[in-house]
Amino acid sequence: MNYWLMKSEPTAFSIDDLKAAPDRTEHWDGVRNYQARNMMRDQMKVGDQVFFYHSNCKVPGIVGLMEVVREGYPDHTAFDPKSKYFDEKSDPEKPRWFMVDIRYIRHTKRVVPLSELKEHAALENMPLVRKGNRLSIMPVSAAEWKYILALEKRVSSSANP
DNA sequence: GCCAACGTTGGC
DNA sequence: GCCAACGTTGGC
Repeated sequence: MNYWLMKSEPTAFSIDDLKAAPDRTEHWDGVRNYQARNMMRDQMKVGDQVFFYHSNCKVPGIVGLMEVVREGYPDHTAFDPKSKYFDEKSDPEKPRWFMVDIRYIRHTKRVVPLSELKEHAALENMPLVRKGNRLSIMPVSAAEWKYILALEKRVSSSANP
């Protein structure tokens, strides 16, 4: 099983939106980045565990856990001229963009902020904490996954470094 | 709102 | 194939 982290701006799509969706499941559409596309198309498997990350908001950080319930398939929003994710270069016969389906598991016990993740040497290789990183989907190692799940249980890592 | 960092585009 | 210009991401 593999682990991942997926970013979303909560004003566009939040973990509460995912929880409220039918069957707590939603397709992760709108990704228009080739690296992220390749991961969804080729690598993410049913059962893989995923951190939900809120970006571009007051406290950016990890807010929940979810799992892959459907593997990569064409992102139909690219075919819809009315969608803001429309891409005229994506042809249904030869789709350019892909998505996966994701199901809500739970919120983390607290938001684990980016500022805190940056304080831990064990996480320093995560693309997330590297300056200027813009990947919206990234792999998480098993060690990083475990580490963050332990962090989540702490009241505050700066009080208990 | 600012701006650094990055990815994409397109002229050559 | 290079690279400048441009648009976007996303933390702060």
